[in-house]
Amino acid sequence: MAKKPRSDQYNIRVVEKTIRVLRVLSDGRARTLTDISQEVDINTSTTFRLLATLVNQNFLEVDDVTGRYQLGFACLELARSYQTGSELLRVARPQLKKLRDTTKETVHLAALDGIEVVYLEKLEGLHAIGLMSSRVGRRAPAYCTGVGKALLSHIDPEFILENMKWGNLIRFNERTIIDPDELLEHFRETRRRGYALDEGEHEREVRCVAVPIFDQRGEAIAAVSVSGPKSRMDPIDQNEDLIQLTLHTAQEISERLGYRSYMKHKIGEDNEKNH
Amino acid sequence: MAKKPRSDQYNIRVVEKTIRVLRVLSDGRARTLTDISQEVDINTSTTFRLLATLVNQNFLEVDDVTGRYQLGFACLELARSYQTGSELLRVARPQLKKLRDTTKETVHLAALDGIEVVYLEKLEGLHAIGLMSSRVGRRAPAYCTGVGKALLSHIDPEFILENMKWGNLIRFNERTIIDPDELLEHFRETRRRGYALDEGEHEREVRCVAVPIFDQRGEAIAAVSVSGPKSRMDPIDQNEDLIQLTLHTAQEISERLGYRSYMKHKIGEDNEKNH
DNA sequence: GATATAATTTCACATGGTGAAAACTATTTT
DNA sequence: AAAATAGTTTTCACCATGTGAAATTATATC
Repeated sequence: MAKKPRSDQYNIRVVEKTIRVLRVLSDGRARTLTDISQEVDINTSTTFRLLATLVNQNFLEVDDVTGRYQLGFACLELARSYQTGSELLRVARPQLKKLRDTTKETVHLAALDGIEVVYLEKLEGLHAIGLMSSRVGRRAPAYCTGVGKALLSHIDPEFILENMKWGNLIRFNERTIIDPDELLEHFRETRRRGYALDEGEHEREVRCVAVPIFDQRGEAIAAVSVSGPKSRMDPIDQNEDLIQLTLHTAQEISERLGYRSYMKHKIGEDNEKNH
Repeated sequence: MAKKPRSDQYNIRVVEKTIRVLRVLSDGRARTLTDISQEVDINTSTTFRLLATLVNQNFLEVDDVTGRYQLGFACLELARSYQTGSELLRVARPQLKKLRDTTKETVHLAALDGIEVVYLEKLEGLHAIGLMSSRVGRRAPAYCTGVGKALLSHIDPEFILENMKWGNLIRFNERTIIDPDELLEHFRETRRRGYALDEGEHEREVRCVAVPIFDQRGEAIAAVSVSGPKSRMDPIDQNEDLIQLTLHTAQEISERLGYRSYMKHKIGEDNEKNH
């Protein structure tokens, strides 16, 4: 989301390495020094020092029995700060809650990172909770999720063509679109009508309406979605009430972020690391 | 929590600086390059490079209008990973839920960092929710909170004497203990009976029972607490049911972490950075 | 107890992080 | 509109400090 206008030329390598270490440990598995050192391809003694620093700062913990490293509670502190500081979240939260309470279905807020989405907020539906696999801070593919498609529809097709690993796209079921042309056409159509639909192409039983949110520069920085079981939501493409409610929520948030509807949307080529 | 057995001698300075930057931005306020550079006392151009790296890695975002920096969504991802990876959380969560559901009151899990506590988990009480100011990832003083006192009671008094900023302890109300001798005596008593009480010494209307959790080495690594309004919980020191339930929950968690009740508790001198 | 494996620590080298200052950009003042 | 001011980005030479090889110590395995 937002722009990453900066090239990598000024990046500090140790910091990149540090983050690589944190990312490796982000799968939740605790690891030994040697394992980590190999996985991130950094010399043991350097890795040792990186780990020592992170442990001292509580970003990592050492299991005192196994000697393995895992993430530490400083991660929680950062996340909380992000959640209270982010203007997007602050503005969006009350609107999302309204949307959840009127639809009674699960509501998501997500941002795009490259060709994946990251969930920024999730409000559980009021029927039976805990059914959906999404979680705040988790990633999901963008090409087959509502929020993902809503956001990709505002990304320069060139960027998508180049960066999507077309060979590796998973066909979750017969509705999943993995063909480049078909997908790009799908994005054009999505963009034209202003909302995206997920008709079960990721999780077969789930339906979802998603709408992008624009900031004051007219850039699609996030998307809202309402998801629920097909039993309650189908046929989703004719579920006008739901579509209107979602559209309205997204517009409300966009406007509170400074977006004006007379503005043209920008096509984002962001997420691009221009070396 | 856990131990920080390592000295600072191997720390990589750039990494420390990076974390300093993240910590400064943890108050939620967005800042300009110059502000940050001054606050962390690092040269502008180095700060610039640190920020650039963090932005490229999504740990920071730049507000495109004001140009100010704030935390980015990568923080969320780390936190989620911590929450799914941590053995303590994995083991504790179902027990905490049981405790919350039987008491119907707010349940916390917290760890000690120096002389502060960090909340690792919070389950809202079932009465009216959202009353307590605590939040996962937030810090609170240890000397006047249930979880804090439960944990400090297992820390070497020497360490407490040296590291508590005695002059600056806030007296939230007339029940708050800020006298060194009195506080240390209070910890001894707390340790003896195995649970801590908060009789309103932080938030006047709140009462709380807290019990430390021990890992397989016999070290107090966290604490559980049940908190609620005095109307429902007083007189807390005679609320045997509540005390027993909390004790039992903590024991259950400790045992699942490998602690055996015949083990002696360790006195932790951890949290000490031995230069 | 011997061997193997992994975690620390040392140390010399040169990478790459650093700050001063210049160039550039945006904003405010005159 | 020009000038001044404040803030950001880029350059560049220096040498602090991050780096990897290797030695040492600790831990695990047989």
